[in-house]
Amino acid sequence: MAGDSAFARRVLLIVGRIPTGRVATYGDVAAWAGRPRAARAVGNILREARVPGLPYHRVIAACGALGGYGGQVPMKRALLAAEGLAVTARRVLGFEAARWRPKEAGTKSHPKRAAVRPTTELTARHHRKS
DNA sequence: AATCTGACTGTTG
DNA sequence: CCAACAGCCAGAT
Repeated sequence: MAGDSAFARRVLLIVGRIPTGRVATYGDVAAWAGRPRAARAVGNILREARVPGLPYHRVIAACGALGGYGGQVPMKRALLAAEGLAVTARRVLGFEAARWRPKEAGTKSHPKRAAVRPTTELTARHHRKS
């Protein structure tokens, strides 16, 4: 299963470091894990991963698109909105401002937060079987 | 070792 | 903005 390779472990480690209210794209995670073009592989790893507590919902697709969430995208959207992010049906608005970079984790960079207002208060309470 | 799959992405139309 | 395509990658068969 996924999660055994060094790459997969690095991916999960990085995901776990994404702060609340911040997001990262699959491509970002792939790059930080050492494989800039492995965004797709990252998606596969997150889908297979079964680590309680890991903020998988903070990993979105490029351009702020929501990406997937094991068939439970509505929940992913709700979780992000709950963290103060403005989210539409398919994307995170102003995600660039909420985009997290590991560089600021090592340094004491400014704690800037998303310059967006959580005007959305979707209802998102359904699901689907997997 | 070969082939298929998909929580991706950038380019085209 | 959306759909179709074509690269790209690690995992599973």
